[in-house]
Amino acid sequence: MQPSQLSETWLNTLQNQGYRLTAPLKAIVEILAGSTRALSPVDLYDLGRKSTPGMGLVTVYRALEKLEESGLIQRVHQSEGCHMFIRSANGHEHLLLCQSCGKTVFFEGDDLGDLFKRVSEKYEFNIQEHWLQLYGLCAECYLNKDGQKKNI
Amino acid sequence: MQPSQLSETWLNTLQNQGYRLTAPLKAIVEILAGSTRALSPVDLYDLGRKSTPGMGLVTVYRALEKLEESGLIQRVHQSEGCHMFIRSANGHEHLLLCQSCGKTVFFEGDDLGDLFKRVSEKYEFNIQEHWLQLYGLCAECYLNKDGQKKNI
DNA sequence: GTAACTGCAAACGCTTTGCACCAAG
DNA sequence: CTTGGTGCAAAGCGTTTGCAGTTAC
Repeated sequence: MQPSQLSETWLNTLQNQGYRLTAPLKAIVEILAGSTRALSPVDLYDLGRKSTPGMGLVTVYRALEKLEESGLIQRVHQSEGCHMFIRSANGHEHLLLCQSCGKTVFFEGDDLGDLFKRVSEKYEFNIQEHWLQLYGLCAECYLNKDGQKKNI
Repeated sequence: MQPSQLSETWLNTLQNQGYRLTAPLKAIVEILAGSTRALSPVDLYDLGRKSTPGMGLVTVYRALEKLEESGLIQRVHQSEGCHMFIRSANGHEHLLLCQSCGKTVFFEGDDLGDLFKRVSEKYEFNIQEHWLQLYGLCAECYLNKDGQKKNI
């Protein structure tokens, strides 16, 4: 799906949930639906103010709440903190993150069923959720390894 | 390894790193090395003050910093927040958490190599770290499913 | 028209820092 | 004796809340 299509879909979803489509919300949806990197509230505030200058940081937090509650975005957990957001995984997708430039890719991790079965039997747990993330360096950052982080 | 043995090992490690073995640090090590549940700084403060009454919350934070830096404990990430700590995984262990009572178990998840290989080739990423957690209900909580959470 | 949303300012809670005193080595 | 650790109080920072005005529907 193209980013613009995706943001249309998100806006429809939000509207169907009873939320009003305001300028700040549209700006934030546009950014998040089109981003291949996880973004923090302040990132969204800075980017959002380019198209919607008066927007406040509080509005970003409130939009993130709606988007997360509607299942459209998810929090990204990293060792340095858990303050970043990206579109939600579909189905059995999992996140792969570049530790240098922040690029993210979703991959299919479909073959964990056996592991779950073994673990749930061995430890007598009813497994309800799982969570897999991979961290590494993307091709570009691996080749240009120079110790300095790139900007978004 | 028995909990008391484990805390001896941790204290040796910490001493070898140049840290001094003080009463509050010993108390915190004892608690964390013996716990099968993830604990928050305030949990540690409350538990620690039973054996070391004057201990301050700041000291807990400073001890956690040392323990995390030494690789003895790790942060536990959950949807509600990432403020809990537990002993570090050894080798290829991963965490399995009960969403009701908070009990945690480490399991071996050794067969992810193939997945990493496929993903790293397909997306041209050099994978350096991975992270897998399972969430569910332990046998006891699953049987007593009554909607209410139990205390530690 | 009315309820949800907005931006601002203030409050909040968790975590870190500055400091004078204390104790491990 | 030295220097890292301690508890306290205050500061810091990301996030949430209260509120009066605004806007989507």
